[in-house]
Amino acid sequence: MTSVSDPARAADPPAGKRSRGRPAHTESEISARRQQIIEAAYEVFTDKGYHDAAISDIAARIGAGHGTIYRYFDNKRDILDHVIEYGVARLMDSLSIVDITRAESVAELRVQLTRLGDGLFSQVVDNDPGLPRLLLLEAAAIDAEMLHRLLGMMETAIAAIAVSLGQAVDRGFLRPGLDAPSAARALCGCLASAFLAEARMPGLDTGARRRYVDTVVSFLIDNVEPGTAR
Amino acid sequence: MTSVSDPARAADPPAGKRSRGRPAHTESEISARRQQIIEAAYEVFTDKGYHDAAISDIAARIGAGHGTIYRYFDNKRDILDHVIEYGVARLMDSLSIVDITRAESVAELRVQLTRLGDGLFSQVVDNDPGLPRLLLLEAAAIDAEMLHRLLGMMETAIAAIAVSLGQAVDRGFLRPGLDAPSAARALCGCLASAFLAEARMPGLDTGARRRYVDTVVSFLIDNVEPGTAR
Amino acid sequence: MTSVSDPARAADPPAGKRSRGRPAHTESEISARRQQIIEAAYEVFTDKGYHDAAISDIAARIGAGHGTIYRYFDNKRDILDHVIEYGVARLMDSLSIVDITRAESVAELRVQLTRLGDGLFSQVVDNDPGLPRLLLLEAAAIDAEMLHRLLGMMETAIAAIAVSLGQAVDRGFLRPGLDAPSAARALCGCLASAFLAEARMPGLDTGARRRYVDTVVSFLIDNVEPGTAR
Amino acid sequence: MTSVSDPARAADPPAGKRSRGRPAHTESEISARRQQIIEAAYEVFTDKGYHDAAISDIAARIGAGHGTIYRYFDNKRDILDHVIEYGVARLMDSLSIVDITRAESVAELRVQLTRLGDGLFSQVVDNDPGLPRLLLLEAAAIDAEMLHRLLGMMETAIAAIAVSLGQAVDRGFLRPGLDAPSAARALCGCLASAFLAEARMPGLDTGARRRYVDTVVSFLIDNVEPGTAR
DNA sequence: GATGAATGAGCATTCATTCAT
DNA sequence: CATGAATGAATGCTCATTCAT
Repeated sequence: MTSVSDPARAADPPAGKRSRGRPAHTESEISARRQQIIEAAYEVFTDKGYHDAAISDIAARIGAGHGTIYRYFDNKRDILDHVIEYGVARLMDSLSIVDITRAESVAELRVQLTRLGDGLFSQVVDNDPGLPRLLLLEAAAIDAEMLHRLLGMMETAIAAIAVSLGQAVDRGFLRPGLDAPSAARALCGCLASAFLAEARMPGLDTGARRRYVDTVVSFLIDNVEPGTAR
Repeated sequence: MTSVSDPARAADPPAGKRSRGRPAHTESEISARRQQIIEAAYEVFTDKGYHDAAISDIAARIGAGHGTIYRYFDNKRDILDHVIEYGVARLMDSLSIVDITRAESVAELRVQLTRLGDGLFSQVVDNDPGLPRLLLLEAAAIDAEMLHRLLGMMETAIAAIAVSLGQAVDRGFLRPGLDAPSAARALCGCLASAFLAEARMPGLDTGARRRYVDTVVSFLIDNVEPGTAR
Repeated sequence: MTSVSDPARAADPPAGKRSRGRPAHTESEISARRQQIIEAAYEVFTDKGYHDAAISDIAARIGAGHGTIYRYFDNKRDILDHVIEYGVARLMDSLSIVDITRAESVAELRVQLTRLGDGLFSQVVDNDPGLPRLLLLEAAAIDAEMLHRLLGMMETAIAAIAVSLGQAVDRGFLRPGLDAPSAARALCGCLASAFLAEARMPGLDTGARRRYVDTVVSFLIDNVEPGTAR
Repeated sequence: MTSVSDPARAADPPAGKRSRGRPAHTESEISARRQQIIEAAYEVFTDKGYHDAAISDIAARIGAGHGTIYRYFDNKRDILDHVIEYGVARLMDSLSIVDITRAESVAELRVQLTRLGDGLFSQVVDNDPGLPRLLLLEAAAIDAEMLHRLLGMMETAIAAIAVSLGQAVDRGFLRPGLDAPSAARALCGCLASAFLAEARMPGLDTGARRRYVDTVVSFLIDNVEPGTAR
């Protein structure tokens, strides 16, 4: 599963912001400051929402004057761009524990997919509950450009998953004729749906989670040729 | 599938706004004006997003002064409430073409679910593309109360679907042991996922839609006892 | 004590408002409606203050549409003018129970002044507590024109009182050399001061009122040639 | 006569507004700005009245943007609070020239009271004509809370004066049996009455002022046991 | 005459952004 | 570089006033 973040948007100051002449602070110090701001903004945006968050909230969180923020970012929207990127990277980290492509049997695939689902609940929903809310709810509503970017990343992710699923079909782990792109999209939808449910009712009982992951994994793996079941 | 909209929030003027004695305009005329504002707001919110939409934008769209809006609604947030309600009602209308509970065989269930999926694409995505964006993306980001309300409606819908799916299990149309609540939630996630995809790339080719609906329906119907496939 | 209200501002509609041709309502009916509005406005202004009172509050109080108000008065300020006039008339009524000029001895004068003071407390402060607040506090702050008008009325009243006091001096009921205009002005100030105190602490104990009235009356009557006391 | 202003409401920025860390501007500079705004608002409120004064009027008077005002005060009402406090402080300054409690004889008391009256005319009415109008007329009409606060300060002042007058009675400078609280209240009313007269007819002739002060002072000092005069 | 729907002037307030220090 | 004082565009909302019915 490859990164879906835009590598051009790394946490470096834009060229126009780089110090000319001998810098009083090293590049890495600047990067550290930028990262600090991004993480503060991540928390503020997650906490209050983008629109209700003030630049001064972010500045206060790192103990800096709010004018300082503008030395590292062009404007509020620019910060959001980097916060989203940071959030996506965190999400990717949480998902990286599993690589579906390594399954050597149907049973192994089921285990890995189940582990992926469980991991999302434990890593993301429990440890970082603001993350799905930020990515799924908050950011998409900012403006058309951001929506497009997020959906683009989702399409990239779906495409990557589709590749993995296609391989699983080829290896006979999933039924012949399964449309891998559709299955990948459906899988992503199931994940998002679970995130949203948790956003409203944090701490669904363990049994419900267990059944949900099993059901979704079963949809994928225990899917037979239409008309042949029952 | 029962309505998940709040019947108490009908498009009538609040009690305090109702004319005493002989009204210069009938109740229905007032309702018509309110409805006109709601629809204008629906378009403006869909177009620019709630935060970027100004009251005067809505007023301008119906060729009225912005003060007029406040004769029919308490404040901007109040308008949103009714716009959401209106959007949900539109969605319900689009979904009402199918009643899963009436299926008398697996084949019929497949036909009905497929028709539901196709209907969502044609009725909602094609005819009313702003609707999913409003309900799924825009509104949820307004504030915690609105998010809670929307997720609550979604849970209600999931619960209703779960009932229908449970009946299908009982009748043997779906595999024994299928967890109906999980399946219902997954189904909703798949729908939402498709909406989002369409929001970015309007007019996915017909084949992709066909395959997606078939794949999701197959997930549900052609799901066999874990371990028994292949 | 003559009226200090402006006789030109009677409760008749301005010429421009009078119906031409055969009136659907008689002049007296119109006058009655105007008076009804004035009294409603008196209550509303007294209750909420001029700025916080809405035309619709007044209309609602007489069960009429707020557009109706404008058939009888030019604008909100115009209503205030008449409300003030009405309030002054009420005040005059309350004061009319005593006529200082009729005193035939110092003792009688003392009785009459005391009765005047007691009457102000019982008639105005107790029965009509909004009146002093309206005239002393609310109205004077509206605009320069209203302030000027109110102060003008007060000067007229002071002048009238000064005449009475002058006669009392001439008759030997008050000390020779007493400056009647100054005494009249001081007397009015003492009254106003008491009104304000009551506005804050409604229901001062009876003893305090008794002592206050006696003290003020004594200031006037038991005032001797400077340097001769003690 | 002790101060009746609320010492807690000093002209310092609210705690939440104080700069953390090294301030770009010193506390005194911030105080200076606040004071500048208060004085500008004092003039604007005095000139146009609270309701007709716009924040931008105040800002314009100090040549600042209107947003600047909100860096120093929470809202318009907050400004008023400080303007009133400032006005009261000015009034107290004007009155502080005399201390009645130091009189050692009736003659001295008469001199001091006369000086107090003359001082009020010259210090307040002539030098600061807007002050009595602001405190007596404008502010009291803003809302119930402000009215209560002003009347409370007046009661405090009356109580303080009553103490002084009580001492004068004890020393035999005023007649035995004089009710000091009532006399104090009457005295304040006489002062207010004079202020109002001046508000309408600025520059009463010197003789009238002379006679008024003498008359009021005489009321107090040349007051004998009821029934003993003439 | 009576009504109340419609209107928009007017204003308090917020906050992203700039820039002098 | 860091700061925060200053700014004003932008907007939600109120309500006196008008006028078509």
